Amino acid sequence: MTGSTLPVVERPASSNNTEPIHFDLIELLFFAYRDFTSDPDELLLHYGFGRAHHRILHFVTHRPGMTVAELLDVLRITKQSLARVLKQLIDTGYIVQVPGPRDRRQRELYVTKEGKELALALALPQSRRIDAALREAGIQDRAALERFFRAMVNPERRRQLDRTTPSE
Amino acid sequence: MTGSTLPVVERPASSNNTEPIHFDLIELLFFAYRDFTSDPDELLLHYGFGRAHHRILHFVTHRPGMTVAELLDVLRITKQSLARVLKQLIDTGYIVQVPGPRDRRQRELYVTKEGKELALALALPQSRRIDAALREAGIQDRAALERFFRAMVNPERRRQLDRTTPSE
DNA sequence: GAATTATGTCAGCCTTGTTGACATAAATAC
DNA sequence: GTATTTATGTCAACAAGGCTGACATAATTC
Repeated sequence: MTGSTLPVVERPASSNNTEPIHFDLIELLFFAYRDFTSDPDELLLHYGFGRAHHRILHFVTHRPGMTVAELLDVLRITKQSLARVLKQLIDTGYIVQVPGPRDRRQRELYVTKEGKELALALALPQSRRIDAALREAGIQDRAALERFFRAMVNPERRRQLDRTTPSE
Repeated sequence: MTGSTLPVVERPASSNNTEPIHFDLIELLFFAYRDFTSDPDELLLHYGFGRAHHRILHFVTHRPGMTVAELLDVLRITKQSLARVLKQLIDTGYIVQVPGPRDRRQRELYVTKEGKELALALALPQSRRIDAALREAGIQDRAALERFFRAMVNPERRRQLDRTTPSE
């Protein structure tokens, strides 16, 4: 409720109050992302899964053989948070673990046939929404949009954006 | 854990398996949105607030005088969820309520000077991130990006995107 | 052989969603 | 003018998915 150090914001640091703020894009991003995630959310409900399961399924699908540590690094959550959700995906047969060939302490993660199919089913409505939006907005330069999103990511994390596996 | 009706997804409905999926954009949107929200999150911490407070502050700032019901409709959460967070913003003096002039049951919401300043401070890093990304991606056509985001929103909700107040 | 590393797990807490039930005041209907 | 509906608030309980701290095990490395 009450914070410790309240940064005074009467005049935001290094703002001369004339800087134009992209309020419209900020708000649009909120609405767009909310609806974007609502499609798979509905499907996940049928499986008793949540958005957290979706993320894991996505990354394991597209970076097959990644270790638990690598997954933690990409998702930026604690191993306790991951374990709770990952365990369910393993127990229900969507993901399997195999001991690392070089380092047998590691657990390499792979999706099963079911896992791959579920990941695809979850991505489908999202992809179609993007596709429809691209056409509706009359965007020919898809690469520009890709560059924009990439540039929105913190520089130090951009290397994680490199696909280890071509997108299906 | 176990759902009731498991939609079989061996071959996703109305997919001929040749449809290209925008896996890369789906993933980029996840990373971009995560970093995009991390900027204000850090600032909010100092106030003992969370992302929920940010959303309320944003909408009340840009649609001053909106009622509780209107805010609920925009945020798409329950009044119990809203109440918990809104109450804190009122108690700490960032938002005030005034009885509706026509209908005195309604509570019109307004940000205080402090609320407006906080909303601006929260928006600033997000706006700068967008600005930097636009330049970095070499996007001249800002309007196209705006159209894209707008098109990503469910059609029936797009009327909520119309600003009642020019963006500051 | 000892220390470090990769992973798993237990217990408890927080935020922000949810549902259901009920209270109050003001507007509207009859 | 009483009855109903509406706008808002509030209590209680629950769920998902974050978090911290502590500890266990097996395998690797020093």
